Amino acid sequence: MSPTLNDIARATKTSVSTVSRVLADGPISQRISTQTRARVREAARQLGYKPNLLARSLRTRKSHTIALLVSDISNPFFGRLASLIEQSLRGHGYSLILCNSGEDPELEKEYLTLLPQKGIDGLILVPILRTKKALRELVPEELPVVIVDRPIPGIRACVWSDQDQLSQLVADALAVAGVKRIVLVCGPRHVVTHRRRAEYMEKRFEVIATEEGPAQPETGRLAALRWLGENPDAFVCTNNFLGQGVVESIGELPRPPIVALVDELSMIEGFSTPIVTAIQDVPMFAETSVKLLLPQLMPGGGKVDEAMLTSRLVVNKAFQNRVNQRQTA
Amino acid sequence: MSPTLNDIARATKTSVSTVSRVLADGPISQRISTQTRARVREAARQLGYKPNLLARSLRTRKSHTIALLVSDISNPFFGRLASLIEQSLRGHGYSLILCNSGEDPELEKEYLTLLPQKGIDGLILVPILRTKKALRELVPEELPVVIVDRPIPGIRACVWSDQDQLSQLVADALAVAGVKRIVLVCGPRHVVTHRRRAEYMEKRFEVIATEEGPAQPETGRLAALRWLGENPDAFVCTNNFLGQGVVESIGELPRPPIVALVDELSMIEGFSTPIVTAIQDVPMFAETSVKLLLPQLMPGGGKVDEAMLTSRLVVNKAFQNRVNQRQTA
DNA sequence: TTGTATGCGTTATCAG
DNA sequence: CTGATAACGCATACAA
Repeated sequence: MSPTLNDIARATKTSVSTVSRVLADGPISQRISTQTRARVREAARQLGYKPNLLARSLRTRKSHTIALLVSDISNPFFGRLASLIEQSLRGHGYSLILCNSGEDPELEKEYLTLLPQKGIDGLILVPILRTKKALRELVPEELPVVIVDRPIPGIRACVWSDQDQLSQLVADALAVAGVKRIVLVCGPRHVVTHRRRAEYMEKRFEVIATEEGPAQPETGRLAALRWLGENPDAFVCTNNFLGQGVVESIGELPRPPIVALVDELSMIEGFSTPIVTAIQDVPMFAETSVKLLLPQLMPGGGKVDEAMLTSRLVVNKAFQNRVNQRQTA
Repeated sequence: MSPTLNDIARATKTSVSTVSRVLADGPISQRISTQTRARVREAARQLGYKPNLLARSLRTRKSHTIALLVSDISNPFFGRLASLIEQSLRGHGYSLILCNSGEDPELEKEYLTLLPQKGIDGLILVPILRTKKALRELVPEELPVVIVDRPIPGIRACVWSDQDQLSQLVADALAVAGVKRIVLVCGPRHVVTHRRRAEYMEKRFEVIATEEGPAQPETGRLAALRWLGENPDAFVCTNNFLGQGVVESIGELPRPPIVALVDELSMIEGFSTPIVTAIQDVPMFAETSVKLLLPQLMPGGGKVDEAMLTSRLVVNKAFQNRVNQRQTA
């Protein structure tokens, strides 16, 4: 078994409190005689003492641990986000535990009740549930929470992208390319980001078909397979995975439709399929969510405010060519 | 504050022990009178009781929590792995906490000491360190551990891919395509997988240049930029991110070199660049690592054995064409 | 400067 | 069938 404060106390003929104070290493430890301090330190080193963080957290009601619950860790978007959030938190003395709801409401519910019981200090959440009430039923009122990517009405501590700005970026580019008739490839409508993006596109273009399903490549593949024959000007996808599926399924074609999507997709440059993407600012997502969380962890609590980020447009050469062709014609 | 056993005891005029027994919900709770059982249950529900898992773990020395420490969560390979491992563990009553060392030895060391202190029951590790000794210096001897992807001499509980089988798959395909002179794009050599793959390729082909760096797209981009002028027959990359970088950097070319890599890359089908990949069996990775961990969690401990998985080859149409051209010529 | 005693919320032992 | 009581490892108010 791992040695405890008691073991060290016995070994150095002192008491647990003395040992605790020494190892606390704060101003309190200064008030211990230099000699016993050295003795205790040495014994701790020798025995290979490691504090039991469970016990410490139980006592102090602080775990210095933040939970990040994402909706789909297999999506590189959230992988990058997680990686960056962890880095940032670590710089502030917190460690991160990362959980994955996999877009499953039941699993989310499970984690949302489990995590607070494990004594986390705060929660960063990419939610599936959609109301403050549903959230607060599972999570204690006093737990600091930051919502990411999918705003929930009534929760101020939230960081997300301006969905209209992002959609407009894409739609304008498509308009310039002469797009009129589109196939809409959409993630679950009950997710606000997918819904908002879809609604925007429906206002701007003639939607000749809609494919709605899990925000995974498979849904995109299906959509392309099913609707390619209708010769749409573009497939417009509400996230990266959907776009990936569409692109994969289209393959090589003499005059492929444009594929539009949101979030980063790797290697778009080498493609003969014209691609236009709205890139959300992942580093800013990470930085901002931490910035919204930290003040809430302080004793005073903290007034935090919603943050809305802007996205940028990235297109590949094939898309550029398509636009040029049209303008010379 | 969240209600405790004590609160329920007071509310129902019983004692903590009774309440604990009732809520344990095992055979022990059967031995409590039906009436008080009902009373206690009702009170618990009313008060919204949630057990304090810190306290429970402190007492029972069991957390029903497994830690997965991966080397780069931003790589979709590990994202998928994490997602699958979590699913599997959940089915066995364990929850997962996922951490990311980001290929940073210092950070790995930090987590390796931190996690056991948080009272995990087991650890699944994609290691950066390379010896059993280094690992056991940080992690208690008695903690069940499974190593994934990068074997460590002397640790039996390990699941990884047969690196020679995998490399041969790729090399044979390249040979058929007539590849002789290659540029080797390699992750850090101190990582066994990168090293093994690189060494294999060096035996089979004439390496006209080697680019070694972090296993990230950027390294691949650099390599392509720097060595494309040498007209190699192929760029051979030791993982997916490196391959992605190379492909991105090559872009569209009249007669591009072949790009070979390991692990899944999305959308290779639509590319004019010939691509050949060895796909590791991620679901089997996940399933096997859990299978190696679970017996170690049982009281008896468990004899577990190394598992070596086989990979499969996937090529895109551009590669197929290249091969066909050559055979008709 | 240091030691004693108490409690964090649970589970487990031991009486009754 | 149930209620005290101890213990898990640590931090801290209170004594000395």
